[in-house]
Amino acid sequence: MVQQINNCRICKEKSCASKVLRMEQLDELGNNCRTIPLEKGETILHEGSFTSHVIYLRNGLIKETMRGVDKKEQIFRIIKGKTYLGMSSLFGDTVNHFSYKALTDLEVCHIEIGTFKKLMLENAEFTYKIMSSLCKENLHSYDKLLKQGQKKIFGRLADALLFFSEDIFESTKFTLPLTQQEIANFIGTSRETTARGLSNFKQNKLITLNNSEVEILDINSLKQVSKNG
Amino acid sequence: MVQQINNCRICKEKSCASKVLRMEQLDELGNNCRTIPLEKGETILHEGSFTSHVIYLRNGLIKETMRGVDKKEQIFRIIKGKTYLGMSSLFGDTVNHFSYKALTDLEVCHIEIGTFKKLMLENAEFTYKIMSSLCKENLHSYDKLLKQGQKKIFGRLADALLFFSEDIFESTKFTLPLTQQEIANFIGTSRETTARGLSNFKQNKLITLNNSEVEILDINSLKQVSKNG
DNA sequence: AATTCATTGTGATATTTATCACGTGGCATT
DNA sequence: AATGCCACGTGATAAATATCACAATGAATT
Repeated sequence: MVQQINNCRICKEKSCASKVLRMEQLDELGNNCRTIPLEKGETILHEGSFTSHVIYLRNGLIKETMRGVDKKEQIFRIIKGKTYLGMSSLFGDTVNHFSYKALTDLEVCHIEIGTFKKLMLENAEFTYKIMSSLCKENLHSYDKLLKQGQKKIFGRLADALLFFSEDIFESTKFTLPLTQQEIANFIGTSRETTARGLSNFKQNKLITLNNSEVEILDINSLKQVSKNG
Repeated sequence: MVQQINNCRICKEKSCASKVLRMEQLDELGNNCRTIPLEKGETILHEGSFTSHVIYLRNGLIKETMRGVDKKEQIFRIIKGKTYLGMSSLFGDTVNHFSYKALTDLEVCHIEIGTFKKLMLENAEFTYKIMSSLCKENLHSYDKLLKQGQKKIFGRLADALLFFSEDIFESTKFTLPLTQQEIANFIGTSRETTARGLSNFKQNKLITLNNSEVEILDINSLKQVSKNG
């Protein structure tokens, strides 16, 4: 596992918040920050561990999970690059409420928490950006809670496909980053029901699916399913 | 609707965050803040309206709601006094994502948003407390999302009763602040199923229930239902 | 007290979704 | 090529929950 001291000034993958830092603040960040490459499948943080530093996902894809009843995995979010991980646990508690696992090879930065807090105290705009992203995360959870409670399964499955297409891959063609079991854990259903849903979409020509290669053929119908299904 | 200019220095119902404000900051807050008494049933904020000021619930009880599929009401939280309302919408978007309705007579303070932001810029500890409460709210949503997805209905109903008893009323005897329809909207089920659940708990001597007067008789069994049900 | 209207309780039935069971196919390892 | 291991597909069945229907009760208003 290679480590390197960062030059955050020239980083091409700055967070929305760190873009507002001044040069000397970026240097301070860089001096208290390590970039770590990880391979697909590795765990970044374990649910239940003490919070110790801020983790920034530079690039790649991560699943945010929690264990529920009978240790059953619940996937809350699929997170792409330029995102801080586990902020709610960090500022709202002393232990991590979630685990994070790499869905692709990726790089994370570990930032010393004292440094991070110092930057927050020094730079109100930075803090404001962080707060704003926390609030967006919060709105997203509420939105998901609403959907989970009121939509039927095929609607939630359609949502997941649209989410991958529009938010993650920005294309109508993509490779599913999750197994069907994981998709089930993401939308709150069983593997079998997920498989049936995908078969159904395939039969009705809403999508094509070979192995985990998806192409969305009829996005309007898929949105219709998301709405009414 | 009576309005009064506030003296926040002597306010007995300060938020956790405003407790760290200095005297002159409290005065500034008071000069840009109006306390408004509201009656049970009144709406404080409407989903979809533009965010305009910070709202602080001094005392009383509120339901936080959103309309979902077919305008069906989803109740996300029951909120008691000393809580800021709608912060996620305020800092994460430009419109309110939720409605807030008074479940009791209560008082709210409207705080001018510029003043609030100014205090955040001036006082890092204040900002930190606000952030921390946002993070706790966030963790709470995730927790609810997990429960909603993985627990069966009677378990969620037991959770709701325990929540009222432990978090809201701090007593094993209390008056339900919601109708059965609202409890259903809170735990994500139908009115009938809620009624059946309550009957079931009554029959099994976990609770007594007359009109909306509840007494929890067997809290351990209720927690058992919460866990396994 | 009579009236009205919202709320609650409960049986019967329908629908949705989970679970069980088992077969298939791809892919890595030997 | 044989082996084992996952992930996937799908039928049959069971379980959980929603929906429909209607009676009963309670609270508010006249």
